[in-house]
Amino acid sequence: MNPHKVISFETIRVVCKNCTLATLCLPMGLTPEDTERLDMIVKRNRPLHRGDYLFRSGERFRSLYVVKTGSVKTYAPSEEGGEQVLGFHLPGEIIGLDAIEKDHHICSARVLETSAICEIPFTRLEELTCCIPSLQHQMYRLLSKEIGHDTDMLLLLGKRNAEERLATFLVSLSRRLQRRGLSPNDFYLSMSRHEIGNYLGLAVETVSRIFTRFQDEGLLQVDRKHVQLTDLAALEAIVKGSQAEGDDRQHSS
Amino acid sequence: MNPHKVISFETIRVVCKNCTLATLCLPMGLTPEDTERLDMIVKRNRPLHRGDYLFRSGERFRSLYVVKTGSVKTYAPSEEGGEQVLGFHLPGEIIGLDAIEKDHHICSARVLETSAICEIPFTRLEELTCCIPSLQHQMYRLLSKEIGHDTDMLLLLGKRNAEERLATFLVSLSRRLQRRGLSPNDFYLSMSRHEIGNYLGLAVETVSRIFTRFQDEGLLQVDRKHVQLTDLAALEAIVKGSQAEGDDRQHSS
DNA sequence: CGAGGGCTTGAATCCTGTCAACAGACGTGG
DNA sequence: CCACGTCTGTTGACAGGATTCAAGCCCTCG
Repeated sequence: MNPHKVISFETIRVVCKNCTLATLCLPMGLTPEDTERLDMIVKRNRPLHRGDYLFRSGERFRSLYVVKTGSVKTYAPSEEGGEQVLGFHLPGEIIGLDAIEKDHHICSARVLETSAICEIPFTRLEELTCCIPSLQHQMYRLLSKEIGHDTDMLLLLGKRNAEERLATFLVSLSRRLQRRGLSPNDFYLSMSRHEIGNYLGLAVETVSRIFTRFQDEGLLQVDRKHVQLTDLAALEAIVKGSQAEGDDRQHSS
Repeated sequence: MNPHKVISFETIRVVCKNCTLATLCLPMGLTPEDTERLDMIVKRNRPLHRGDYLFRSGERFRSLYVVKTGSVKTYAPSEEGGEQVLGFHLPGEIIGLDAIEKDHHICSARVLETSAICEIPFTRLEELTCCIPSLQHQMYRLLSKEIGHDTDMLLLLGKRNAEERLATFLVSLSRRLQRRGLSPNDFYLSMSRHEIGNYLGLAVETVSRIFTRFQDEGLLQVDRKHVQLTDLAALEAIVKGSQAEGDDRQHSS
C-alpha cells in the first residue's frame, strides 16, 4: 500500500474523530469499540464552498451534519425570497436536529465559506443508539442542548436592545471560537452585516451603527469582516448587566 | 373488591392513557405490550393548584411532565426576582426536555390553574427507549419538535411587531385548544396580561392596548380572562401576512 | 474602468416602553 | 355587609430607540 495514501487517510480520519466524535461522545464513556462503530457510519464528503447547500427546506431528512471546519448558516426561506436566519454554525456544532420530527427539513443550510462537513446518516445513527445506551443518552443531551440554546435566543430577542444583542452575538462567537482553540478576540466574520441583522432581529443599519459605536467606545476594532475584541470584559458586562435588568420584576402569588 | 373503587381507578387510567400516551406514542406503532410497559412507569400525582411548582430552576432533573388538564408556565427566574416566561403548556404537552443536557432544571415550572400532571421518571423512560426502537424514535421526534417550536418563537420575537405577536399567540392557543377537543374561539386565559407580555417580549400596557384594538376592529371580544375570537381568519391573516413581509429580501450570491 | 453590492452615515418617522393615573375585581377583616 | 387595601387591567401623555428612507463611500469583480 502506498504509504503516502495511508498517512493522508489516517490524517483525515483523526481530524474527523476529533471533531465529529467529540461532539457526539463528549464526556460519555464510550468503549473504543463503540467509538469505532460510530466512526464507521460517519461520511466524509469533499469540501463545500461558499453558497453550497447542505440541504434545502422541504427536502427529505436523511442525515445530521457536523461542521468540521468553516461555517454554515441555517435559515427559513419564505415564498417571496425573504429569509430568516436561524443560526450560524461553527466547527464542532451539529446541524439538522430540527428536521427529525417532520422527517423533512424545515430550514435550509448553506456554507458561508469553504468548509468541511461530516455527514451522519440518521437511520444508521438511530440503529447505533439503540444498542449503545450511553450514545442514546448523549443524543438526548444534544437535542436538549439545542432547546436550551434556543431558549437563550428567545430571551435575547424578547428583551434585549440592539447593543445587548450585538454584544451577546460577539461574545457567543468569541467563546465558541475559543472552545475550538481559535483566537477568542481576533477573528473574521464569515457572515455579512445583513445576515447578522437578520439573525438578531435588527436592521442592517442598526448593526452597522452599533459596530461603530462599540469601536468609538474602545470595545473593539472592526475593519469590514475583521473584528478584534479589545475589551471583552466590557462586552460581557453588557451581556450580563442586561440579563439582570432585562426582565421585569414580577411578584409571585 | 369495591366496584366503585375499581371504576374510579380505571377511569383515571384511561384518561392518562389518552393524554400521556398520546403525546409519547402519537403515530407510532407501539404494540399493546409496549404501550403497557410505558404506561407502567407513568406516575399519576394528585392535582396541583395555582402557584404550585412542578420543579424549580436548579433542581436535579428526574422526570418529564405531561399536562393532563389545566395549564403550566415555564420561566427562567433571575436573581433580582425578575423572570422570563419561556412557555405556556396546555394539556397533552410535555415539559422538562430542556433539562436533560445539564441534568438539572434550567427553568422553573408552576401551574397556572388547578391541573393534573403526569410524571415520567426519565431514567426509567430511557431504559424503555433502549428496548423499543419506535419509542426511541418518538422521543427524538418530541425533542426535535421542541426545537422547531422554539425556532418559530425566534422568528416571532425577532421580526414581528406587537400586533403580530399577540395575534400569533392567540392563534396558537386556539389551535392547541382545538387539538384537545376544546373550543378554538371561546376560552379563558389562565395567565395574566403581565405574563403574556413577558412571554411575547412586550410591556403589559402594550398587550392591553392591542387587546382593545383587536376588539375595536371586531377581531375578538375580550372581558378580562375571557376571550372570544370572532374573526379567527383575520387573526390568521395578521399572522400569515407578517410571515411573508417580515423578513427582508436577501438576494443569494 | 464601470457596475453593483456591501457597508456606513444622516435625517425623519413610527412604534413601543415608561411614567402616571385610574377603574374594577377580589379578598380580608371589622 | 361594607370599608379597605391590593392586585390586575386599562388608558393617556411622552420620550427614546430602532426602522425606514436616502445618499454616499469603498471594495470587488466582471
